[in-house]
Amino acid sequence: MATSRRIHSFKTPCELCPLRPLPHFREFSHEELEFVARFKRGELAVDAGSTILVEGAHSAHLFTVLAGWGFRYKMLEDGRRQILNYIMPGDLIGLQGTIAGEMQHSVEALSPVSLCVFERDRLMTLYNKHASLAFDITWIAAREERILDEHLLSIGRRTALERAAYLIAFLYERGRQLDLFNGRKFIPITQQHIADTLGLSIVHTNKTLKKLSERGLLRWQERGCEVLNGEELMAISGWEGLGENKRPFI
Amino acid sequence: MATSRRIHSFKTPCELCPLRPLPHFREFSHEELEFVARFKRGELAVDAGSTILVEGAHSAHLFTVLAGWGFRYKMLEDGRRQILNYIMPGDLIGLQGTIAGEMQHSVEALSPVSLCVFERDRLMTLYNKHASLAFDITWIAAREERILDEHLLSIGRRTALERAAYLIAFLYERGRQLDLFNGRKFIPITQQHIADTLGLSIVHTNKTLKKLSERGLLRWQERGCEVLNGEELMAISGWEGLGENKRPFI
DNA sequence: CGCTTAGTTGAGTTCGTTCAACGACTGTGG
DNA sequence: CCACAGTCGTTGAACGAACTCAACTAAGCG
Repeated sequence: MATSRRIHSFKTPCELCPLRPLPHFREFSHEELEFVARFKRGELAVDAGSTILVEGAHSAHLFTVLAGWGFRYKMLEDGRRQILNYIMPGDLIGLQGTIAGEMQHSVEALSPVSLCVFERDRLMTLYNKHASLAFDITWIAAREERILDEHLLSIGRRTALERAAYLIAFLYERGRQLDLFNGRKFIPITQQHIADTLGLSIVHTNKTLKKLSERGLLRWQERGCEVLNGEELMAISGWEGLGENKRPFI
Repeated sequence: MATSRRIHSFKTPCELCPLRPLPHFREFSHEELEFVARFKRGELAVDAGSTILVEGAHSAHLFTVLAGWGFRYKMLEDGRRQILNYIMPGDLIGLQGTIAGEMQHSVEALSPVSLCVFERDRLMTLYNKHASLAFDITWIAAREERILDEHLLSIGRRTALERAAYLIAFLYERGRQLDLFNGRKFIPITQQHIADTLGLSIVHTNKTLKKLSERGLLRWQERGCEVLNGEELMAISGWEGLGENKRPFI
């Protein structure tokens, strides 16, 4: 596993942040933007497959995903892995380290990922000086909680077919909100990732996905999943969607 | 289902809050305490089995559990239920309604529950005036996230026996932290609740729990579970515990 | 060209489900 | 006070979903 990371002192100026113009995100005041620009310490670029954060580590940093796909996961001692959620542009990672001291999960890149780096020590300053941004961080944490609730419902109570349909529909909706698809609706994950998210074996996952692809809802190619019919996947899963309007990020 | 709720204008003064003296909670400054006292609008007392919040509702309130046990859950249209987590004294409920407009899950009481009632509208004041309390709310949300991560790992990757052992150990540890057991280590849940938490059928849950009780680790009686050996349950599940030191609450 | 990774498929086994029935206990109304 | 219904826990039997094992194909890369 070639873990390569390049830390740039170079910073994309927050004023030119490629995420802010997206209709999915809320607008920020000049003041807020200025504060965040000073809060940001640099950028981190990471290859596909490399580990961004590792369980048990004490990281002095918080990150916001600027570009790319990744996932959070936990492992049991014997190697069983559970993927908890996926990270995409705008997502904040490392917040849990703030409350628990050490990370309780690992984070890995699915594609090349670039991250904005913040110093955890300065988080209290944000709370002191910018209540609106403090509220945003709570908002982001509560949103993650909401997504985990839905995943829990999925793994606990949906059938294998429903679960698979839900997961693909979920990733598709998130990618769509972020305008990540340029024509081809492509999600850069393997069936092993799907299996480790759904709590199924790789073999059974494969057979389940086959049923979905036979119905013409998706297609596997080039180490990833192409979504052909997101609406039908949602219908199969019985999932209502994220139902979000505008969303903050740091 | 007799849903009875009594709203008291009567308030336990925050200065006399029965939770604050517990070693499990962090200490608060006089200023913080004063603000929370004004933030609190009243108390709500609810019977065992009654619904505190219902999915889809728009509630103008936030609650902190003052006493009692309960649980959060989501349901699928055909009635399948997934319990997401349990609520106990010190837990904040209803925060998700702040970000999503409507509740995304329901909350039900397992025992008589009493709650401190806050007005959601005044939450922003808290963020503006008391950064430390604002940070606490984020802390609480991040803690919930951490617990959900562990539940997800459990349902997704642990065996039925490990799952059951984990859940009982988890509830036991939380109860112990809060000093809820006076001699008898009793958790007021039915096997149906266990089943709906673990994503198992009631029948298989019963057979799995039997194995644990045959090993002398727990005992069922009077509509609940008596924990006989929490350490061994933790060992079976491979769970490391919550590993918390001091914790805030509102 | 061999090595690795990802996806596919079949066969047999295990785990967990559904169906069904029953006992213990609680609360309620006649 | 008893009859009755309702909830909760328990158990056996049969079935089905998901797992493991194993072998194979296709593609990518040094």
